Amino acid sequence: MKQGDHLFLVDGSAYIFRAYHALPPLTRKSDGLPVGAVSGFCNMLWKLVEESRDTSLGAVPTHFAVIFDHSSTTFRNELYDQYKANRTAPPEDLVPQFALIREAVRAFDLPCIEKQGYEADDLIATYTKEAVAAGGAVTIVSSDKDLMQLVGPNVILYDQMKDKRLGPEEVKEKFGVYPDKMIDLQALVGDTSDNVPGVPGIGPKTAAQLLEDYGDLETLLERAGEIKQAKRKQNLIDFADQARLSKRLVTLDENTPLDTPLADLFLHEPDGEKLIAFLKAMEFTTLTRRVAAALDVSASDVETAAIAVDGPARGPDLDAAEADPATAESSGDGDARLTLTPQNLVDARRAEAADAIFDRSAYLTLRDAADLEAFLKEAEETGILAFDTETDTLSAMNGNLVGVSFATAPGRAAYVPLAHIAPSGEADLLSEKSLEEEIGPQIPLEAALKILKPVLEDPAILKVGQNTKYDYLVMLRHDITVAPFDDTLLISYALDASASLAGHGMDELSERHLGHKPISFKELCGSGRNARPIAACEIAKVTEYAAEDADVTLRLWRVLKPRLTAEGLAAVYERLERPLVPVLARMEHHGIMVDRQILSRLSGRFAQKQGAIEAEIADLAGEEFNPGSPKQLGEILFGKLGLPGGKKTKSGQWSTDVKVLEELAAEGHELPAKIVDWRQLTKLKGTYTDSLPNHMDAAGRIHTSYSMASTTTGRLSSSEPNLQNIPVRTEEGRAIRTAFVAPKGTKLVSADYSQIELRILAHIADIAPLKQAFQDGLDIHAMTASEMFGLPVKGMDPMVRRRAKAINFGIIYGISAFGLANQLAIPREEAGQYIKRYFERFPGIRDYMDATKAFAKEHGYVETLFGRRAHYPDIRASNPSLRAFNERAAINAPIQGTAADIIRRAMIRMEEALAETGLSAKMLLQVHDELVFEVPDEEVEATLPLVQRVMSDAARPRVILSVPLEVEAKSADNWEAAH
DNA sequence: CGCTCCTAACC
DNA sequence: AGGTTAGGAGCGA
Repeated sequence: MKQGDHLFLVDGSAYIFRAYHALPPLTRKSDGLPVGAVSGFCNMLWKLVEESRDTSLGAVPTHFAVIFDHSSTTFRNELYDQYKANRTAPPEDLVPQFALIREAVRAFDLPCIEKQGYEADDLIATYTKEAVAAGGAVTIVSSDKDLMQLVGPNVILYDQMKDKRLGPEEVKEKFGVYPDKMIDLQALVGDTSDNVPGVPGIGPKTAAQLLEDYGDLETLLERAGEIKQAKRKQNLIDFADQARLSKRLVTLDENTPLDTPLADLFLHEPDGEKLIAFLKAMEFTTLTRRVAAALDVSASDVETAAIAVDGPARGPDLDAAEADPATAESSGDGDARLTLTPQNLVDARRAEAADAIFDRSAYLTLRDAADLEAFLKEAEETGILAFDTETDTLSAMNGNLVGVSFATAPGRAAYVPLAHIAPSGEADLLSEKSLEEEIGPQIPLEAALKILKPVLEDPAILKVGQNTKYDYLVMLRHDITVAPFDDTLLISYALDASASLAGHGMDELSERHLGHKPISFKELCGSGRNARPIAACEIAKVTEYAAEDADVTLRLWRVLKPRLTAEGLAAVYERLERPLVPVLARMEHHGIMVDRQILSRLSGRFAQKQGAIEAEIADLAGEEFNPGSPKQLGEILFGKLGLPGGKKTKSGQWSTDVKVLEELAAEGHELPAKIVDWRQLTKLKGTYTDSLPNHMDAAGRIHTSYSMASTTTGRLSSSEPNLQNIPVRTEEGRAIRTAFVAPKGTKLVSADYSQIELRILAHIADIAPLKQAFQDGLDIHAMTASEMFGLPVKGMDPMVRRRAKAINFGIIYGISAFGLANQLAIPREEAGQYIKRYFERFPGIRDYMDATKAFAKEHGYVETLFGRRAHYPDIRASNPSLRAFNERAAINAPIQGTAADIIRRAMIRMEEALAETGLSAKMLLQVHDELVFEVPDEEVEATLPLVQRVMSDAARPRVILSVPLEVEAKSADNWEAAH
């Protein structure tokens, strides 16, 4: 080894586990031998060898070795008998693969290094030290943080799967310290997976900070007495020896005796025939082909190698007992024999669902046009087609169609693969032809869409989906408008929206109504690091998963749909839920334009201010700490500085929310005031100015996703990103809204209901003075104050008005003295007095509240003016605080929910009203009581009054409110100015 | 990596 | 005090 040489060290043991977990568990050779990990390992190793052969990458190895752990006990166990004591035995089907993997390394003609009593990491450390001493460079192929201590000017860590290279700067960025401090950091933090104890209460952030302040572990432990936070100080004193022990455990041994000298790791060309012989024996057809091509060896000329390892370890018998055919026969249609009342139908369908049998092996995979057409013909006869789209990401706006599944009757379901790729995920490496050889034929996407379009748009075929907005949007992007349709998610939501019942996702609904647990997406594609795109999953597996989803959807529809009529909720579903789907899909599709420059300027400005405040904070605190850690902040404020007014949160920590901080600030403490400012800036920067650009598409637009079934009350919610919580309260926050813009030649129009919930309360509770005030267009909060305190509205003290306003909101939220006191920062007794006075002045409110509670207790739900139900089963709970919470929510729901229903009606009508008037405004956003449109300049004038009218009249004719609904609408170049 | 806790943005 | 979603810290597997 000499200057300019480059040593590659592969952490083989870590590789094995990554390969094992990254691959589907049941990959077996034809004789039953489990080889999933071997396959993954070989693929990774080959990729590495191939990359190394590519001189354009710069880091061409001259030396190469794969290093393994040899045994479980090492010198560390003598230091600490608990070291790695919580490690469980490797999975049963992995054990026989260890020997095969070592065999694989030899087949690659690479040195395979291991040593009794030492971990792979120690060998890596030793080789690294020697190579660097000889003037060479080292690339350690691993992502294990235990190896970070080895990183240096000539040593990098290479995480192959994430394609990340870590040098000293990257280590510093990741852990907050340079590699030379990694050992100290690990000694403080510990490691649960290796059972290295560390010091309790110290995580990576705190450890990095401490090392920054005190230099190194020993100094820190010696000077622990100077630490300000009482608990941390005590832990560092009490656990000093434990930290020292931890340090010895995590320090790698650079002086491992080496059986294979560094010079012997010299890399030479792999022996193609030897490697191919091994790969053929393993039955890795794709990799064999790939390696043969790269090394220019004809695979068919090579004899399969004889692999000598322990006999195949067969898993449990995979053939489960088959379903009893007699039971399957009995699932005929029971409906016809009954007198068809709505309830009879519900009962019959429920019985049918209870008997449901799912046979995944009966699902079809449709791989050519004729099969697809034949299957869809069945839908023409039944008039019903459940369908589900599979896409490569979970967002309907970005995901590409990978396949579609259909069901025409319970148990009769099929999957249509459209854009699957090879399981290795490397689509481009294979020609179209070899892809087909590997995964079988697929109907070309365009041809399939041509067949699907007339069916999905056929007015005589009802399409049934679960969360149809998703599929509707995916199809909309392919110029298909799905109609007519039903949505099991929305049917379930109309029937069972509930505060305590879980959600309306398909897996939950299936378990709840069909007693069947479908294959989960995670089971199919894995999660986290092991996640694979659905397009790269085995088509047979995807067929089981996707066809089952269509099958489940169809069966859910059969159970749930009849309930709508039987329970009187058909109007809610048909008027407030289903018609909103296309409207929201188009809004999401359109998106809103955002000015990237404005956001980036704001980010810069916020960063600068943030930095300045951080310095002041450190100064005031007398030490560096992470102001973003409520834990650390609490210890500084109430521990170190001993400030008064400390409250504890549920889990016993110091509470440091704005309220607490502002009280302290009001007493003249500077630090809490700075924290409040810092938090605001951090929030605005982190949640908005920094992250919104990540959601922009190439055209500069952001497409949120609305959920129609996430709330109990009927409100929508918005996510990825949430555009319903863009700042508006503070000046700095509002600046963010200026980044939401209208393209040239258009304006943004914002229209919002004024005081809609209070108006609805006045109507529902029938409060004459409130109604009168709204009819007269008075200042409602001032009027409330005037009624309560007998003061004239003219010249009213703003403080008094503010209190009345808080009470008005409190009423909507199902007021409690505790809550009001909290809001106004007044004693609970005083708040109670206010409430009492309010009820005396407006007795109708108390009557309404009592009546609502009584109704909810009797029925278990409450209703909006439009018949939407929100269930609160826990209103009957014996736990008083749980019950009270549900009472308040039940009081709020009809008010919030009615407002939600009204704006839904406005949205559903809006597009047609605009079209009728010849206007081309596009609805972009909904923020609970506000709609935002994009309008051509010349149409603004005509659009404003139309939008106002549609919104104001939205309750009619179903509900005639006794108060007017006022709508304020404005236009401007950006959202801030239009709002 | 995934979960809980805490905090904060909106109506 | 009613209804939400998002991000960071810390912990445990």
